[in-house]
Amino acid sequence: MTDPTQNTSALPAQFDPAATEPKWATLWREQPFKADAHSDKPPFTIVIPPPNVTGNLHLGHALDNTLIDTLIRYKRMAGFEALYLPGMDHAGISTQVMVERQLKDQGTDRHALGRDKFLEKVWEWKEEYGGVILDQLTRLGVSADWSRERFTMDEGLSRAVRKQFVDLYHDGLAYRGERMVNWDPVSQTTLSELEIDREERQGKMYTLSYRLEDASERESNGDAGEIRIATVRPETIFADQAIAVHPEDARFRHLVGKQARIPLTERWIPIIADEAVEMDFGVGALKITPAHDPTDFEVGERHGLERPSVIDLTGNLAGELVPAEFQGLERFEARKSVVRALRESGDLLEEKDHKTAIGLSERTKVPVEPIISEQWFVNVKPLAERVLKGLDNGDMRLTPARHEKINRDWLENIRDWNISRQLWWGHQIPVWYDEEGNIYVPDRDNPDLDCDKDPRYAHLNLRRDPDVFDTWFSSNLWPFSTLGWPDTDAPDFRKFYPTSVLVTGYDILFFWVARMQMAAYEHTGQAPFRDIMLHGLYLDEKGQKMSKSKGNGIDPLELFGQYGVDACRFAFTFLSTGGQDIRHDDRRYEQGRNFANKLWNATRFALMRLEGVTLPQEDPATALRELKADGELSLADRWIISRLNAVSAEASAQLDDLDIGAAIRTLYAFAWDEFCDWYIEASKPALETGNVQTARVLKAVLAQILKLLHPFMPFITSELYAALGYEGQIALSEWPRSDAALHDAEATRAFDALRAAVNAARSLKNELGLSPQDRLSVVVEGDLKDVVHANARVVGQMARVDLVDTLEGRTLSQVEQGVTILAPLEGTVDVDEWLGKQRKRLAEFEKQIKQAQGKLSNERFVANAPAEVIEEERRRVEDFGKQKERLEGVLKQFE
RNA sequence: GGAUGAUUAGCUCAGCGGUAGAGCGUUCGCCUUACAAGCGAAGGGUCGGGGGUUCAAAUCCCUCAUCAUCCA
Repeated sequence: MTDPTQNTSALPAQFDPAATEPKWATLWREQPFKADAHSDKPPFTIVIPPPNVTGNLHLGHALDNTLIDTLIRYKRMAGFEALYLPGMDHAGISTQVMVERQLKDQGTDRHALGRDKFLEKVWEWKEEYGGVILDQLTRLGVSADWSRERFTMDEGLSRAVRKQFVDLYHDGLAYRGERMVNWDPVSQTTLSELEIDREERQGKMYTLSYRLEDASERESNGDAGEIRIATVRPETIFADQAIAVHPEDARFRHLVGKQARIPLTERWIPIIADEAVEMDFGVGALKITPAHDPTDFEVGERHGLERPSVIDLTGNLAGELVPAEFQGLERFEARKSVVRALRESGDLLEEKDHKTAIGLSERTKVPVEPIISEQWFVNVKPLAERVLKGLDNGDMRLTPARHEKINRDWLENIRDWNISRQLWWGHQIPVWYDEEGNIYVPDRDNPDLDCDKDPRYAHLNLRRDPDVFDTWFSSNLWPFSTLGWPDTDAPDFRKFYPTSVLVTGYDILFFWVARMQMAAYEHTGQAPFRDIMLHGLYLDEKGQKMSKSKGNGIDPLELFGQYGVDACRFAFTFLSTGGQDIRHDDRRYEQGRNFANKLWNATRFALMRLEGVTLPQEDPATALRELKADGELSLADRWIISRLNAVSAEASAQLDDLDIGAAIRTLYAFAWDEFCDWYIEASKPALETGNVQTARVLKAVLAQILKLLHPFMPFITSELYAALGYEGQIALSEWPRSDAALHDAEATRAFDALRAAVNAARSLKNELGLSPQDRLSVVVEGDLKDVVHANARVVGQMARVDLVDTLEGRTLSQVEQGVTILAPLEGTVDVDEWLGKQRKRLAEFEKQIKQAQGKLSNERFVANAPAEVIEEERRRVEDFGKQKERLEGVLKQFE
């Protein structure tokens, strides 16, 4: 491999990302940034939100990992032992579905293969196709520690999962029970919330009539002998166990305790009162079907109702309560049939359109069926409480802070977590059953010993639970299982845990972040991370979420190819502000590409001017200190050094605040507007005459700018740093720190005057219709006239003007703060138009003066406003006063 | 129904108590020997409506409207 740090050939006129990126990406993957668990530096740790092993890079990943890498690179340069830990999760259901599809193509299936053989196939699949995304992240230029890459099915992480379960079981927090779960009738497994897409669909709300036992009874405003109920699932009436009304609903209160008959059957059910009923939903009364609705299940629990089922695991109507004519019907067919029958029997009183949110299986796209099933659960309430206490204590800081409320709300209303999945790919549950159904779980202090190998149980015929854990039951351990837990003496765990920042999208605050929080407090006794930085979602150009079904996805790899990775990283960071959603906009990528090219050419310029100048091989920060201390520096040199100093302090503070967007904006503006447009231009005269001091400043400031930009745009900055002749990788160089000795307020004031003079002269030349290369003689007046004259060459070259002492005849003038430029009235100027503009300016000056004076004459302002604000207003009256006076003088000659 | 966010220049967005900003687009002028993916000049905004707090509000509070997202 060629060493990219040894690149000294001349640069072409345009930056070509394709010629630069691959060699650095390869270097960073093959010789990764290894974190040292034994170093003296303070740790800074970020674990990657593990992408699915089946996944491909999408813009959300690209954004997320860019933000992570920016923080990591910054902290590494700033002297931290920075660890960016990469890896993937095993994505139970989607991986299994993928391999099963492959088997189907080969004319077989997992049952034919058997469990062990099937798992072998999955591992083969993983080795062959899994982890494409990690190569894509390599292209993104992440500075991850690839020597620490982890996978949730690794041996160590699998032991962690097992330890977690065994502990929860012995603490009484993991239990087996009958609960309502989300069932996918096609893939035949339970699903977690995250595997379900919510979608609003047009459905119907049906009003049904249930006959009352006593024909003289009635609802307060209904017909005699009946109670009306509302439902969206009439096919489940056969499993009804009660009718529920709100306890305070006067329409029904007198009916509570009475019996009603389910239509199409001879079954009688009680009318009960429960606060969960919304009085204004439908007709106010609901049928309660505990086996087929989560809310009804809870109502049933409260009232001790039975929970017979009428829908089987394939989604068909079944069970002894189902009348023969409906037996075996598919659930949606069954709805039609039941509605038809109810219509015929006269029990269907009304049907109207109703929007319902339904859950679709993310993998199979079929509606999820809530069913009751025997599963393993975790009682997460006590775990959630510890997290809430941690939030109270300020253990974790959310950015943006508003998400803390959402975090809390979810933890406060949490339900027990179904952790078992009817899959083969995943961590098999370490539970054994004997022939009587008794449960055996490994001991707390020997969790790795299988019960069927345990001599104590040798006399029993134990059978292992075939199910596996939900993938979240392993990714919730990610911040510490990747660092060696349950071995709490592991060097990585000791050095790098708890982690520093978690960077992820706010959309998985519940699913993943909250689960990590709970697991961390439970198993490690502390918060898993100090900061939680939640960024927005990446939306398409119309502001819609990207999805496969909409087909509006944008492939980051195409963007990489089109604009270059640095340009994309620029766009990601530039667009990410305050956790706001990000709408795709090509123009931001163009801006990034143009900026990269600007940096390229600035360096190209520097290299051309540095050629033939002998400079000491020196560290840029040291060079600037020395130059400042004993150099004879030009005004521009002093100014840019002072500005660099201020900007590095500002950008560092913004990065420390996790305000990455603000940081890149600061640096972008500084590098382009101040360094390129002003400093380089102002330094050209000095560089042309071989001024060594200025050459040193140019090189050192440029190097510092490259360092400041390196976390955001690692490829081009690495390349240019090497091109400038610095040794070693910029990624391992020292972050520019602010240094009071470099501050120079006087230079800032003087250089601002210079800028005002150049601006004014350029503006006048435009007024006069002159082309840029035409020379123009101008007179400088004003308080800072001497500064401008002292830098006559700079002003002369930048604006292409000659400074003279006097001008004959009438003049056009441009009044700026501290400086007025006068130019001879000649050429094609439209005097009236110019006069119009000047009068407008005069009015503006007057307005500003009036405003400031108004404030100053307000007693309450003078009494209440801070001294510097008052001082500022006084200064404004004075400055604008002077400008106004001058402009009036200028205008006088045209009267 | 509850919660959150958004509403600022033609477009996409920063700014979030003390003189309204950026990129792109528009107009005018430039192949000025780093860069036309560039340089220079200019135009463009009663900061969604209404109330309030404050010496001072795009920025804080209330309210309405529109759009979006999440939860039930």
